[in-house]
Amino acid sequence: MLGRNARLDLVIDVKHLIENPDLYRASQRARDADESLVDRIVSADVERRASITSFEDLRAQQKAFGKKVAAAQGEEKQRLLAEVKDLAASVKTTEAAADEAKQRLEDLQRRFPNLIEDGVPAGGEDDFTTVKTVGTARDFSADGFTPRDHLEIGELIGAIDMERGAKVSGSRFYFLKGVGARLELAIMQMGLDLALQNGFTPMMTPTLVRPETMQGTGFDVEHDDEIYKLERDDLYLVGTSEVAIAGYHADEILDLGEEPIRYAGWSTCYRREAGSAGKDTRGIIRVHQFNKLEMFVFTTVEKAAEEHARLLAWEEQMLAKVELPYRVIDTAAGDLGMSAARKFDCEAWVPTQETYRELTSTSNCTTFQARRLNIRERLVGQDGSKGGTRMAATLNGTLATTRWLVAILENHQNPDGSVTVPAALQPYLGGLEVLPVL
RNA sequence: GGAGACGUGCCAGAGCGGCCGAAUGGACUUCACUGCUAAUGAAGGGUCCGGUGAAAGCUGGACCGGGGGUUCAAAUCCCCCCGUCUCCGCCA
Repeated sequence: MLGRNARLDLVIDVKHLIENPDLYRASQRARDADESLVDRIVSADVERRASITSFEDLRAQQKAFGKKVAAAQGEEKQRLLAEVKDLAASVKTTEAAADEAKQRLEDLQRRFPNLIEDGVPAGGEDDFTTVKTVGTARDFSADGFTPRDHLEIGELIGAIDMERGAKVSGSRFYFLKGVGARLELAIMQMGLDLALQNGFTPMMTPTLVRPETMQGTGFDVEHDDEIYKLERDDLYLVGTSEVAIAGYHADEILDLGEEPIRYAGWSTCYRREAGSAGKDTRGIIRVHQFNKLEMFVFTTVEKAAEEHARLLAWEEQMLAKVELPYRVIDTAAGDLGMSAARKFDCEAWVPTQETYRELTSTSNCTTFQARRLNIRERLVGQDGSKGGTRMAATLNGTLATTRWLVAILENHQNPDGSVTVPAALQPYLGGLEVLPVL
């Protein structure tokens, strides 16, 4: 049986598993995961502890012996040396066993998805709940014309060039040109200003990262077909600056007592879109390369849920600024992926598709990423004394992406193909009120 | 890309294969002294994982960039990797 302190200080996964195995099983069931994993993790941890104990005992003996050897001389020394050899051998084998046990536990834990937050709807991709719907879809028949899709508009106003994108780089690549390039920068800049007002530190991040960084953030570099890999250099192109920022504080102990640490990462993002052949092939809805402004927060487990609400609120503020009708959905458990405990998406109405499309996404990853990246918080007792460390929590949320162009162009289009610029965005376009047809 | 130097605690900086978790400064904490500050003197400290205790504490193990190896024994010797710096080359 484990000692009292051992139980309290177990790695958070295992600790939770031991205390709440049913909770974990329920979470796993929601994701159709392997239920026996819970029991295997618990027993792997017991094994690990036993093997570490026997290694440490032997090692202590060896050390004591070493002191005698160092002090002894001549024949006495030779005799002791012969005696300690066996001990050294068993130290080696028990150490190897302990390392193996640690590795086994780690591998099992790595396969374990994050615990789902209370209230997350059950089910799969189609089982999300709509938290709210804001604004109403524009009635183009009342305006007396049939809406053009974003690519048609983009070509009319000289904003998007898919054809040459394909010529230069292949399908799903594009050029943003003229007002298109300006609009992209305007949206990003507006998002950055909002982030600054709310205490975020802007970051321009590396877009190539090491495998450990990719893994730590929760992406599987071996099996994830979405990730571009540079074989020669063993580097990976990020699909979001979340990866770089999560890795930024890897192996660090943070002071999270007062305010969360908030970063706004601005980077180009790369996705292979391997599994989506034939899907969203027109225009810039689904492309290999785009820009994203991403909020990323390090905080405590207790504050994570309220920070999640804040991230969502900031995303909604951004959507309000660009005057788009949207809905907020609470993603169902089975559609959450490994790392998120809960995820809210804001989806904007896309007129020509007559449906809502994801524009932002915010996830509460609780301690999932922090565990893999070894990001802890410094605990301080009420009297100010040191209190050890504990896993931190991480969250992320999109503030703007290239995809926003789609919704803005389509929703604010005029009969002649020009586009009215939302008032909040105009200052970022040098006062431009309309993106005119060329 | 070529050549070389280096990576030790909060920082600077020693370190002979065993008495090194690590000298010495500085910073820091506590105490003393001073009307306050400064200065001075004394004492104390690292991180992580365990055991035991109500707690203070006592106690075992790991950690000298990371990973392997040699050895009874590694901060110290060997190999690989990562990183930093200097010079040359190339380059926005």
